[in-house]
Amino acid sequence: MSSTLDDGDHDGAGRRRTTPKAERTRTAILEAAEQVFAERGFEGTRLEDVAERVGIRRASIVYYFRDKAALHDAVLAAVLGGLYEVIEPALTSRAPMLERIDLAVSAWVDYVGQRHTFARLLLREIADASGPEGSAMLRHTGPFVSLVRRVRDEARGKPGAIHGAVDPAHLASTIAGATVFFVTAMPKLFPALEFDPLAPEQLDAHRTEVLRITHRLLGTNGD
Amino acid sequence: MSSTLDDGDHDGAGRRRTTPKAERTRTAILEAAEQVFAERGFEGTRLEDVAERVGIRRASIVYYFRDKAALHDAVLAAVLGGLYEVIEPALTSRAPMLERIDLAVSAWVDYVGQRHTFARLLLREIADASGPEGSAMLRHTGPFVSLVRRVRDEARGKPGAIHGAVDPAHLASTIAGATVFFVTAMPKLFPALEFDPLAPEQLDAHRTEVLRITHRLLGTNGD
DNA sequence: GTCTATAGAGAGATAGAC
DNA sequence: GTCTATCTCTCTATAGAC
Repeated sequence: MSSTLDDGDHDGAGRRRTTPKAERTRTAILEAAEQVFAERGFEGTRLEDVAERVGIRRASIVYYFRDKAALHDAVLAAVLGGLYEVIEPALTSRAPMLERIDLAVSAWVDYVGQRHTFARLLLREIADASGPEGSAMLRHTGPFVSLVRRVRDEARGKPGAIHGAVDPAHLASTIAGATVFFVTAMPKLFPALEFDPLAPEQLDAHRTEVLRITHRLLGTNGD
Repeated sequence: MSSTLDDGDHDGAGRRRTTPKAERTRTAILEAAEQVFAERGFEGTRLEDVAERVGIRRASIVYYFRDKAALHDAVLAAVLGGLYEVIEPALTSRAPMLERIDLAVSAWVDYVGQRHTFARLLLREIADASGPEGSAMLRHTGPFVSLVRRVRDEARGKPGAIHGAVDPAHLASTIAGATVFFVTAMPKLFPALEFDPLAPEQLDAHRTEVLRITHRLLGTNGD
């Protein structure tokens, strides 16, 4: 989950980190940037807006993050790192494989429900990913890919726990797409419904549906 | 599906349209813009790039489209209009309701598979839609909303064809998210797989899965 | 660490020739 | 219809004071 870009701490190598105040400022910048990048996207974001939310001047951001790209990269690292931290324990627990997958799916839905910026950041990154210069996000997906690979290989060793033989990537993209669209698209495409997907009961209902879909795709009968 | 922005044809009211050549240029601009907006997003798109693909100069674009926003709006109108044209006949055919839904879902998958720009344009619009100034796309979703409402009301009259009582909007967003992510995210998140979701057999498999999910959400038993 | 001031690039829009 | 030339604005990044 580490960045390939210098994401701040410009004072050279392993010196004593920074003052608590600086650390707070840095965190505040990251949180503000997370909001703005989610709302406007990378190109649409002005560092001015980020600075304004923090209550500092634009130039001060550069003290912590080399440039706009480094700031963006740090935001993605934080957001995807947070996801990894809830997915990894679910998938590597010592429960039966199907149960682990349920745990991971449930953790996924919770994460999207809690970190409100995540869904939109993800939408934007996926859209950008096919561009000529790829996407910044791809620098942070490595851990997920190897995690999935590791778990899949382990599952192969054991006798037929999963007989649907669905590509894990296919499963993941379907679940991801369904949840992300549920959270972002619903309230906007049908504003008249005044539907709030982030309300606990809606999120619970969605989790249940997504688990059903998961079992379906895995070839598990019934729900 | 008409635009609220002036989308070209600046020569006043109902005069004789334009020369065939002008019409070709206009179409070429529209197609090039569709590509670039999909790749880079609205903010990231430079009219220079669009002009270059068409083989004209940037200023010439303005002859057909008042400004960048009008061009973007015209692209969305074309793309969403194309979708409406395949969804509408499916949903309003005289077949049983469940069959109509299957037809619509199938048409949806085909459309996403054929119009390669669509998935990414949609991702970007959904992401923008929650932003402060909303999304340009929302100006073009009216017909879909009223179509769905009309069909739903008709279904209510008839005796229990659908007993799952799933919110059509929820169903739509789940299907949409699953397909769009399948097409866009898979090849990028797992580039090592060299997976091509647009290959006919992959698309067929996806259609089948999506139909299963649809029946699941509608409360139809089995597949 | 945070600021002011400014340099410099980029891109959209406009005017007007052909 | 399409072009060249230019205007103007916005935003990033830098320099340097405090």
